[in-house]
Amino acid sequence: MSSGLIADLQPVEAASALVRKLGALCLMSEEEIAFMEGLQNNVLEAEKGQDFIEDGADFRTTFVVLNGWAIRYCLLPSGRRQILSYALPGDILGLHVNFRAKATYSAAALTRVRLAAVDPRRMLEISQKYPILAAGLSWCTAREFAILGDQAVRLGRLGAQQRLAHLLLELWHRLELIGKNEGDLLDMPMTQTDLADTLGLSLVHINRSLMGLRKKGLVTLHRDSIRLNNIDALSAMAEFNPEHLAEFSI
Amino acid sequence: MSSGLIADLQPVEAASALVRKLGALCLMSEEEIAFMEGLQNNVLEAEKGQDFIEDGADFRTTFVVLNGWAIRYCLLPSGRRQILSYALPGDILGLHVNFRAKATYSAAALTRVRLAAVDPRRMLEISQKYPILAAGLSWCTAREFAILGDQAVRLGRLGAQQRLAHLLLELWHRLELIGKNEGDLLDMPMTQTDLADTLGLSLVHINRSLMGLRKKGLVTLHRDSIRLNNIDALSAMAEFNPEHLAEFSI
DNA sequence: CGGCCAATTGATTAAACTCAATCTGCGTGG
DNA sequence: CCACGCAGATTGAGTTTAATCAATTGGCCG
Repeated sequence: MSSGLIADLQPVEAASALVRKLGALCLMSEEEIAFMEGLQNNVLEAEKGQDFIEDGADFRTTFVVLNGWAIRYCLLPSGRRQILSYALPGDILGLHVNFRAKATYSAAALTRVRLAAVDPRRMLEISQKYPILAAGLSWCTAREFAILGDQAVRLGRLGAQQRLAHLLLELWHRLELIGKNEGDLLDMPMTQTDLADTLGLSLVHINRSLMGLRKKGLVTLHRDSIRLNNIDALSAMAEFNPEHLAEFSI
Repeated sequence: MSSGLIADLQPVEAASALVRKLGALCLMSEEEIAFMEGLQNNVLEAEKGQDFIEDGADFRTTFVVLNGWAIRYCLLPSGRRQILSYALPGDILGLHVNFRAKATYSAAALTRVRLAAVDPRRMLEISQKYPILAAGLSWCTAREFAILGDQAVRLGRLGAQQRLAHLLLELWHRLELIGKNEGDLLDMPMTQTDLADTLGLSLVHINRSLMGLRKKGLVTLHRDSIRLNNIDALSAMAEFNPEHLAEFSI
């Protein structure tokens, strides 16, 4: 990934996940980096399980995930829940809240989460002052669409084991970009109930599908993580297309 | 919807669907309207069935649908197809193509379609020159996310008849905003195979689910259209939330 | 040591898929 | 004008996948 000489010389360990993510895409000036870091000064914390965006409620704040995981989800009148996507460090929730006064989804902390609350008008400011950053945010938007599109593909056209493998691969690739994987070991803060509500399956069936992947030797289950033993085989069986998350463009 | 006195006095029949859509959201100046109309001067036509965006291919053009319907879809290696969303007149495809050089989905004409091809740099120009329009486009983006989120809800957590009813209601509300419905009669240019690939079901099951809705008296089927006999009952049974497509904000 | 949340397992039911025909409306060529 | 062909819609029958109901187990924290 970031094996350019110059990149290796820069001290990046202090950068926020968002700046790291954008930095993987384009070369930012010191001023641009400083502006993006400055955006993330207003820090909130959400406890595990706590909602911080509510479907139908007024919604006039943009959030940047600093660390921890969150979920975007919808609750139906019947009580069923559909998780739409996972928000990982560096992800932005509510980048496009301007006119629409009401949220169209809820968001909750999956782990304890640190969030930066940003006035959406400052995001508009970016478009005017920092064209490179604006293009970077536009790329983030396109990527979110691709991720949600892949979620629809999983739900609509994959079998249970495929859905699981496909989701695991998506999360692995996304965490890889922000440097949060340890080799093929994937952090798994979500419960099997969460997986069921993500993949449109029942809890029981998720459990059996996980067992199926384990018995095939494709994954090894641990307490709060999962090892992807054969990423190529998993990608093939899940019909996973990593280009949708392409980490390099230009 | 648009029952303001001033709006009623304006001659809007010549406006493009995109301008009508944005006009339902915010009051645009003559200059802004002229700019948006000017954007759509480079017109292409796609025949029914013709692809005009291909997953994985270079993608550096933004398209505005002028009339007709298109689909966004993904093809899997197994040959299965998942339709992600329908693009109706006034919808924008590839608003966020800037950095990402490759498309993450394909798009095809569902009917004969007239498209405006726009240089994405002109979209960036909007952010700098026309803040109202920029906010309007941002709203379009948020709406696209809500539509795709609803698609995930359908696929993940609704039964077959619910999925159908939910999709019909979405399309009806979206067409209503651009003034393309005749009462409760909904245009239906897609085949049952298309519906199957949209809703993650088999062709046979789509047919039986449509029959089910018909037998309940909720819809009346015609050749190329469908009548929604009881929108309230349909909304209730499909757990449909029209607020996700909210036609008025501010 | 309980109590609780999450994971696991078994047994049965229900939803949706597949395979295989058949039917229908419509355009085309004879 | 009609037979033919084709795409799309419809129906039947049997199979598969996943849901539901119902316990049971395992770990962890107070």
